[in-house]
Amino acid sequence: MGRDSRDVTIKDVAKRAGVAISTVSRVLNGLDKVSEKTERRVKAAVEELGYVKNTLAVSMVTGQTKTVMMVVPDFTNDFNGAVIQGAEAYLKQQGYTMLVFSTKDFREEESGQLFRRFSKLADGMLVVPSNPDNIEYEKWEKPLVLIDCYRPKQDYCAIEVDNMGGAALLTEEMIRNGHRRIGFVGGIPGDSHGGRRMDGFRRTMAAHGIPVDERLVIEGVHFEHTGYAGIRKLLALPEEIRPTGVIAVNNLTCIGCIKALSELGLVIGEDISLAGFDDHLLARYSRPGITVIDRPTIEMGEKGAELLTRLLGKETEVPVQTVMEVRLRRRQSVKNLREADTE
Amino acid sequence: MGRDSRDVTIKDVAKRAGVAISTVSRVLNGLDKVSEKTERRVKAAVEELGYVKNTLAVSMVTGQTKTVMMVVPDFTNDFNGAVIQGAEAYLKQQGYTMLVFSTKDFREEESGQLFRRFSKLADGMLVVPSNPDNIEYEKWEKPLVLIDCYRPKQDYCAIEVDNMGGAALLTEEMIRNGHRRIGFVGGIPGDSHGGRRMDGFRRTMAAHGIPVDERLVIEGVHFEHTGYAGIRKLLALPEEIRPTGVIAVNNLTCIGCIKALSELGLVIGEDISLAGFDDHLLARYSRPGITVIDRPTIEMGEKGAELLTRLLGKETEVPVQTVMEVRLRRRQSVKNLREADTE
DNA sequence: TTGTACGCGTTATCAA
DNA sequence: TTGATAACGCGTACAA
Repeated sequence: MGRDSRDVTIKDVAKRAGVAISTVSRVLNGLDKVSEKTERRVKAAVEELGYVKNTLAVSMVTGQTKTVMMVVPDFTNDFNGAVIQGAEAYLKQQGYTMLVFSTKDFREEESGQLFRRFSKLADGMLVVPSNPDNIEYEKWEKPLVLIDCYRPKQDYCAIEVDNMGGAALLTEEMIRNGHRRIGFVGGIPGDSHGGRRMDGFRRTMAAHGIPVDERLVIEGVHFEHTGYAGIRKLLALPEEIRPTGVIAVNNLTCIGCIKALSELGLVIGEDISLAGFDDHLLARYSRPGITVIDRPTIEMGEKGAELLTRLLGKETEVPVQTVMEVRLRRRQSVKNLREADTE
Repeated sequence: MGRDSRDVTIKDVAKRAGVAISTVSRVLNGLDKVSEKTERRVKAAVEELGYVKNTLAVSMVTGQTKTVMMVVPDFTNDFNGAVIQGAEAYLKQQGYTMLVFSTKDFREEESGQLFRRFSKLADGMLVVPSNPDNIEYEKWEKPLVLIDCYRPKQDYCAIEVDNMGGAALLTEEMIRNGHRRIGFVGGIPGDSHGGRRMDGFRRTMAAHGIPVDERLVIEGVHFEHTGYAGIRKLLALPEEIRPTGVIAVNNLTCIGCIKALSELGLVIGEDISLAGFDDHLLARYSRPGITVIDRPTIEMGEKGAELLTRLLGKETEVPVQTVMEVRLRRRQSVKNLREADTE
């Protein structure tokens, strides 16, 4: 029960070194003054016995764990993977251990329960909320930073991405290349990400005086199927209505579009133009490359980790809202219709 | 220090309910017999105060955590992501919490230190070793299951994949389609995965009486660059030597090959044939689709989790070695040269 | 400079 | 059926 015979405790070290446990503790934590002689003796004993601090016991008395919990909605998404990587690198450098947990298929109550459990296991938390959000981070009463999230309440520290601006860049790119009948696949009005991207699209169209044909806007969840079915629906429209270019609301819907076009034997950037969000494998390496909005994934993780460590360091001047800029990766999936006209 | 004023302990509950803490503990754990009356009183107090068990303290005395630690080399790899997902689903169902940790850029000593730290935080461990391996799981003295790993020592429980068989399937596929000058890109002889895949390739060639031209075997680490540079090297060979088909040792090298071919304007499955390992996004959705060996990722995670829980349940009859079969996903990246001949 | 003793929140043992 | 109390391993105020 509890104690394994192999486990070496501070007591064993003390006995071996012939000192009191408090002395061992002092040496281990580098506090107070300890004579060099005893310090050597203690260190030797630690080495010989292979002593390792019991983190549990330390946290028990100090209330600190030097551990950060990161919560993501899903591990099979390279966006999350990159954010995790960025956060981990930063935290490791700051002496923290980062543990990752996924809330895939979680019910809200479960997450609340879990967060209260975790509150003893970690000093702070980094959360990439799912969409729609199924986790109750209000149950967490320690420092918390939300990543890729619009600040839900005044007192939460959140890092967001300029989704509206990204959609605007994509729409501009289409318009600049002569497109006017532009489709938009995926997204739910009012939704934090998809909704804002839709808004960016609509506003940019309006700014250029181009009316949005509602038949070309296919709402839906951010999954592959939405893109797959959506673009097929658009292609089935009469030619004079059919869009010349389509914007996919996120990586999965974009992949769905590519899949559908591939099956139909249509050439992207030729028969139809396509643009989307997130610089995934297919966007980068399929032919033609897909013009996309690239979010600064690694940097978002790093930034979140930085803000969290500042919070953990009891810093007060931490920005509650941080907006990260996106970048347009221009490739060959958007055909230049102006050139084509002059041919 | 340590205690947060908001934290409610078992003592507070006991006081509120007017009973001893041992009684509260009994109610909470459903042990021994407790009168219904006191049980109600205790439960009411728990509810009113919003009491939550301190996991740390429990682990402190029981030595159990009901938590499993999973260690992966990298979060930005969909293979790992899928394995994690499989393991997590299984463990969650079994009442365990799974926390994931990555050893990216770790030095061996660091990992040893960390594992000893973790030994107090988790009951068991699931490890997907990196390649080459930079972690010292020998420092872990509790139940451990290795995933996608050839059993390093007799007493480790390991789940492996039939890499040699996979390479054989790919080679057969090439030969069946009339290829004889087949290139192999990536892999280091003797390496656990790449080495075995190379072996599978060589043996299959031998079994068909086709000599392997060593100029067509490009050794190298399992990264994108190896594939990129490797296939360019092969294409630079005189036409009579140049391979008609190439097998890439893993997903990254395959992606490197695709990138290089794309840049050179060569059409896969037409100008040159390509096949690889792992059913990634590009293999599935680029045109043409790439013929690959698909490893049962989710199932590997589940199987690993299953074995671990059996180990944790003190079961003795747990298979130390489990081989999972792979599957050939036949697509259009391997050209049929026989048909071409008759044209 | 070093040692003693208490407390962190819980479980488990024993006595009542 | 319940209560008191000794662990679990460590940090730290206080005494020596």
